[in-house]
Amino acid sequence: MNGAPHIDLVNVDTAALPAPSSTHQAPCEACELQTQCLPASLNATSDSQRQHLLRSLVRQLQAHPLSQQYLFRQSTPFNTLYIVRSGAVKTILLDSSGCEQITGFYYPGDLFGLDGINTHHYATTSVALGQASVCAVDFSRLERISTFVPALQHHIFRMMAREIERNQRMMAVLNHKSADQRVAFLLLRYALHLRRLNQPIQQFSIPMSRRDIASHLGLAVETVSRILSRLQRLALFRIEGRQVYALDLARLQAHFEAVEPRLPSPHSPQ
Amino acid sequence: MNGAPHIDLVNVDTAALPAPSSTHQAPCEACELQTQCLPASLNATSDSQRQHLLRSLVRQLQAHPLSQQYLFRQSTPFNTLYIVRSGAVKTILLDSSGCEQITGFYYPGDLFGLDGINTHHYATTSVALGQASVCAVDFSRLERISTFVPALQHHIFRMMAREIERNQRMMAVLNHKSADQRVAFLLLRYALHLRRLNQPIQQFSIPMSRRDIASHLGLAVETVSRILSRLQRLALFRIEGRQVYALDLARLQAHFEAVEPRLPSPHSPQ
DNA sequence: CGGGCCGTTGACGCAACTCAATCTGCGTGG
DNA sequence: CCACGCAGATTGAGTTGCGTCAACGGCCCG
Repeated sequence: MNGAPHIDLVNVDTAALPAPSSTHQAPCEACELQTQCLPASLNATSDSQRQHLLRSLVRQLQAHPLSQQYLFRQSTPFNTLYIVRSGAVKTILLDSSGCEQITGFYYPGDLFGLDGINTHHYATTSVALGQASVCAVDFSRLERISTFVPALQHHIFRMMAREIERNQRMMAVLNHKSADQRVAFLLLRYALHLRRLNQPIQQFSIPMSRRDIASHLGLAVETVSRILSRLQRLALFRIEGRQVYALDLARLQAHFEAVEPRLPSPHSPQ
Repeated sequence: MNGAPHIDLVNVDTAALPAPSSTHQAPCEACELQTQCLPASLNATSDSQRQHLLRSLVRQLQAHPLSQQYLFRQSTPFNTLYIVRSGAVKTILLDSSGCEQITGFYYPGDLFGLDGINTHHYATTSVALGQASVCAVDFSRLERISTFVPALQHHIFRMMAREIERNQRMMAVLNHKSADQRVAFLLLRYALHLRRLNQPIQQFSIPMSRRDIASHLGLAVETVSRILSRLQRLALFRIEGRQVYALDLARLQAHFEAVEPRLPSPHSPQ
């Protein structure tokens, strides 16, 4: 129970993906992944072959905004994986008593839909958060190709294991962290993801509503709102609606790890 | 958000594995899996080949009791997966602030260690709960073989997806269920697992301590204890230490879905 | 203008945590 | 043999974090 190096709950993915090379300019267009994630595994083959394989694998889709478009629905037949190109996507698990759990937010470069592989039916419903684009990967074709491209097969294994790790950490956060820390966690994850995409983190906007945050973190909407206000009061960032300014990564991280010594008084000292 | 059939949070695995055929007598010895799970994927090959492959893949291990033996430790190099043969195993995630989260209990037939695939280091520590035996599967060999046995590759994908589903459901339970329901959930899962192994569920003993249960469910030990007492008072089962008697599956399930109408009084009417 | 949905804030109550005491079984050593 | 310590489990009493309920403002859209 000791001796083992501890683990940073927030930084799940850093090691998992090739570092964003500076050659990728398009900030929001992190279709990088689609041109990095899978293809990186195809190094062995020739460039032309690789292009061909990619073409045969990947379709590009636009998920349109406001309409809150579904990419797939729980319990419908599974046959394709998705990679976020821009925007964000949430996946929702609806349980037998009717309440819904957001099992994950997926940002540019993230792969989702893996939960359908086991039963050949999606285990969740996925919905685009506002405007988003994804690319679709035909799974049976991917599976077939991966049998003769071991590096690709290995890559799929890794992506799946990454999802498992992510969920494990999430469980740890839900079980052992306070509401404050959970919110800090979510913001940190998003900010760090943006940074990995070489996007500005001094001013950005989060793609999900308070309700989404609440459902994902297992909190009440009001609690999320209160906490955002409080964290703002602590000057960890400024937030107006979904716009976030001047986020202090280091202090936010500290706040996530353990609530700070304690402030004189939460909100009364006037 | 609607229209999609809801999902039974408890019965994760039923569909995932071949039904326990009545030909498997050895109740506790569910090394069935090791002779079912992987091999089922090797149908295409001849029997002798299959035997050979299996031999080359699988080593059998005993994990001894009280000593609380570690099978692997977080952050140490990953190279083998494990399947529980008898007893039970827990996996623990230690986070940077030092608190530990039990990310899963694994029972006979279950595969664990998958979380190491991504980074090539185990993401968790695994510990045998009391006496247990497992078999070890060399992952790189498994990976190699699976490239020319597509059914095996597919099987691995499915096992990983199953783990993802399992964790998703766990998250849903942690987020949206009361302490009572969480405890009911854990008991249900275990009882149903036993039933799938054709083992008696009228009288059995759970392999984990109250502390373990608490850590896994995100509760305080005292809460777990109180709830077990309460559920017992509701006659959902009898429990003495780790021995469970006369468990009423149906009512427990009902209790998990939604707390019953409400009993006259929790514990006072003497 | 009215009725949504989203977000914020306050007042209040409860479920679950914390602290603490007790009881057990178990191993260890006098 | 009993005394002792220790870890697991149970139970009670007191505290609190967060959910619930309710009211309110901003915004969009019909």
